[in-house]
Amino acid sequence: MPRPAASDAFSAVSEPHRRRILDLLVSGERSVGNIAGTLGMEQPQTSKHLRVLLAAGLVGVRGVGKQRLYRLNGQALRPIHDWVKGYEQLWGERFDRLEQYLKQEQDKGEGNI
Amino acid sequence: MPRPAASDAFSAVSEPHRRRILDLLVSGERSVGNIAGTLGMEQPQTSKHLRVLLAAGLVGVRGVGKQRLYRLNGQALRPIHDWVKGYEQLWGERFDRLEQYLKQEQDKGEGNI
DNA sequence: TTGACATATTCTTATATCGGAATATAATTT
DNA sequence: AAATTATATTCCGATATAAGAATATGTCAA
Repeated sequence: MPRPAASDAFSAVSEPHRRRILDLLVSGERSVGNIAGTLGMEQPQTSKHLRVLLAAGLVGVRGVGKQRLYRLNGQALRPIHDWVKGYEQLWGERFDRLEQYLKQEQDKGEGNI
Repeated sequence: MPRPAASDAFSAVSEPHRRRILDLLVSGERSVGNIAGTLGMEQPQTSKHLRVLLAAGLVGVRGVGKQRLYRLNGQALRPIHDWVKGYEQLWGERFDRLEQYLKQEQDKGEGNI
């Protein structure tokens, strides 16, 4: 059986539409209709994706008249950022001498495969 | 209907067990049995998760005797890294003056919500 | 060849997911 | 109080996912 319903950032962001929504919200608050229109999505699906993003804490909402304005909460992406940052050095990004040396030393002692 | 089976990095990495497997492989090549033992997982599930990681290009394999040694392929994490890096500034990381200024200017002109 | 280990696959079961269609709710306007 | 607009929810069908159990495959050793 699969794990319980995913309300974590990693799962929320695994869906391409939801990444596009977040990308859009970088420029500022937007209404559901605006998001749907801009991304060429249906309104109900947009609401549903927004609900997932909300549950994961990746967005916030604010009601203004009959509109609901969603805003990005970038903080919630930190777990992903921090996790993947640990792999950065594997393709040469921000690879200073000390780190490189430690990595090499570590690689030498690989008996317990 | 859901999208076709996920063989991309984002989806592959949305499963916690698979992230732990990748984390483990940072230290070097490991056999299936070693991975399963270290992480307290069953062998079949481990093989299955490894197959997903392989399909996403996140790991490589090499047969040595009756063992199969899996190794990390960090390159495949770049799409995730690059995507999430764009949000870094939202929590103050690497936030230089020019970027800050441009962001603020952009925020001012938000009429089309 | 038989046996032993190591790993992969298949089958089942329970659940989650996503899109589409229809409908419900909420806030505003007339 | 309607009618209108914006958004959310529900129901459906097709499919994906993950764990567990059982079994298959592959590789080496005796």
